[in-house]
Amino acid sequence: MVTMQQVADRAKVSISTVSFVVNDTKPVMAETRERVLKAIDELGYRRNSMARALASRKSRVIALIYPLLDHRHHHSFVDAAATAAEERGYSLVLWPVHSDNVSAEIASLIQAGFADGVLLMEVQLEDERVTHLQQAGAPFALIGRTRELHGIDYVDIDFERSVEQAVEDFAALGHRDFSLIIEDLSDTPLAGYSPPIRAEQTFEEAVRSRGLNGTVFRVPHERASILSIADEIARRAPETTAIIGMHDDATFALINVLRHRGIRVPEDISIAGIASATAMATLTDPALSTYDAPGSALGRLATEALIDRLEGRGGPPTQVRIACTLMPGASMGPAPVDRPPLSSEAWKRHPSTSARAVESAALDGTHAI
Amino acid sequence: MVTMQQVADRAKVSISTVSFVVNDTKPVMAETRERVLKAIDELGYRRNSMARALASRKSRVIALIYPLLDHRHHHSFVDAAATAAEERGYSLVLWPVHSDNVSAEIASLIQAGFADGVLLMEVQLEDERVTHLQQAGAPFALIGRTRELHGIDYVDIDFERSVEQAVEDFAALGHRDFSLIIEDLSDTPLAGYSPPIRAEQTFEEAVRSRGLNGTVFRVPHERASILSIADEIARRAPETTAIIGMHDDATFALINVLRHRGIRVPEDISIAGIASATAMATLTDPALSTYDAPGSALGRLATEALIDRLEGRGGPPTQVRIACTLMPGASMGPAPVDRPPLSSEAWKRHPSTSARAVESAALDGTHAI
DNA sequence: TTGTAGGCGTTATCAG
DNA sequence: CTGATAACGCCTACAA
Repeated sequence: MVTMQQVADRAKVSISTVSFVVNDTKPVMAETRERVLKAIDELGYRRNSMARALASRKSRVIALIYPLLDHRHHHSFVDAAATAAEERGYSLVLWPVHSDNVSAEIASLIQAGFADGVLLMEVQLEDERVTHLQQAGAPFALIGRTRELHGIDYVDIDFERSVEQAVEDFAALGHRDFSLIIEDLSDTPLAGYSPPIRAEQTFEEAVRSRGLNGTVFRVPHERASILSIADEIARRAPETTAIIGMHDDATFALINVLRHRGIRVPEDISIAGIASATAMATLTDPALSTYDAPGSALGRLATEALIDRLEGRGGPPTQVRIACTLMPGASMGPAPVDRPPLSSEAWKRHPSTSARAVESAALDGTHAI
Repeated sequence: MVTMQQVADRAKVSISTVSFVVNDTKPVMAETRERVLKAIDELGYRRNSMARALASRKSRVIALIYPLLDHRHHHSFVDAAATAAEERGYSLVLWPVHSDNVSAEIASLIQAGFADGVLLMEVQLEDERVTHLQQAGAPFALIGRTRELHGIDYVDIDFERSVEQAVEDFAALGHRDFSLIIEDLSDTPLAGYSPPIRAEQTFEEAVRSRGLNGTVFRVPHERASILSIADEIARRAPETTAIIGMHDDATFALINVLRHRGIRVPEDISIAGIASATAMATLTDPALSTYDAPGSALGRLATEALIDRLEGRGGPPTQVRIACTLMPGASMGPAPVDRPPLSSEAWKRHPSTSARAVESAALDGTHAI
């Protein structure tokens, strides 16, 4: 390994001078700098990050508390965060959380000098990790938000504005009967995860203030219940003509299931995904209209806010909320006129293929894998 | 920040003794150890990772060259790798790659002492990154494989066995006309990414050796073409009764599109996903049968192989291939008898809703978003 | 079993 | 502008 001293020797300068040119921390005569640069190049010198970290008391590492949920837009968060960090000379470390003593562990990451700051995802409204981080004086930024936000750097999806917008857009198309699909995270470690909660509140307020009807469906986290959501809607909100799905998988499944039953999208019912990952849209037929989550923008913003803070750029905290943007597909249409309720026998004329499959399998003894 | 020296003072021992108990590197009398532990506890001491790294010349950091593709099973790789690393006292750093000078950058990660080893994903058959890593003498492990594997630690999906198995399973159900769907990565930086290549070769060999018919479909990476894959199959392989989809999104879209056309799954045609992410299966109706990628097993194995190597546990390289495991759904059935070709007019009796939607929109002036 | 002391490669403070 | 030199906090022979 080539050290600064070796570079210094070869360039016939002192080790400090090498440091000055490498870090651009003090003015150095053009000619001297050239000599140093040349030596660096010839020797293939790279400054040792650990020595640097030790001497400067800065590891230039950011720890990302790793997300539990396998949401597709999390991928873009992480991706953007890693890239933004790298651009500013930092590294992003993935920190898997263990449900117990999370907070203590996070704080000790900093105390051990391993990371300079922490990025937190999947923030809950009351999040003890945030409290601990504050007490420990550890720099951090949130992707998401807590209830109390005073002085906290955070970036978040503006669910309120997004849901409001979706309701508005549907209302403009003449819809009056709405359903909202969210994830049911109660009984999971993420029970206090705010997006579904905030979406639900906003939704109810949005429909109420417009004199519309709205029903909320909470889909349990296990996959099995995803497909039955159509039945659920037919049962509890048969008049629904507009569905807002904040659960990509369920929305995705739903658009197909409806169609298999002969319920046309968007003629009989309209659907839009909200806080969706972009990639989902083109996989359905008709193409799903989505209000896309600004994943990579948020990942980048959060990282930069944190680094700014780490580097002492003071000032007021970064507090940004970005609404989802509508990516038009073909699943939102004008409200149907006099459509029979979803519970009606009228829809039964198109039995689902899978029902037939089960039937025939039972009859002739063959079975599908 | 509490230092070892402070702990030593309080415990009335020397700094080295503290080091010995902290790292369990030399025997220490039970009583002394207790004193030290007590002092550590009282002071809230945490050993400084940077100082440790510098002195021991080991950063205990593993760099993961960050994947480009947004495959859902990559999430489980990364997740498992981070967890496995953490369990052994290492940290996983995400290293975003820039298409240019990748190799040089990777090697310098190591030279700068930032990472002890590298984990490479999305390995290409001829991968210059691997060559550079070898030349630089940098420890690494692959998730995936190159053509030349001598002395290399790697773990990979056994695509050969998986595809073979899928063909075998379908053949046992009486199928004779196969289609394989893979991603077309040519014209992308991942042109030499081996999974599609190997799957294609194995597939062709597998059908040929059994005297079956097989057609390969390469779906371009942009989303737009995903939906048209059904037409493509009808045109180029109208007799197909068994589809193996190594492209979750396309497979997913396909099962729905087929159904919308009145082509029943699995009565008229069978479909299975291969190297899929588990989550996909239950989102379709009928449930997609998948050969699941062993994502987390591979992430963990690769990480452990690398750490073993870093810690000098010599011996032969870890070279593991794990086949995908069949997760039965309801999309694979017995081959149909005398089914009309997919190109036949017979299927036209169920026009797709979206075709109608476009029509009616054009007629009455309304339009779907 | 415990202590002493010399690095590890940089940064940073102070002189010159 | 450039050069000494003392940290930075820990590891590890080597001694005792």
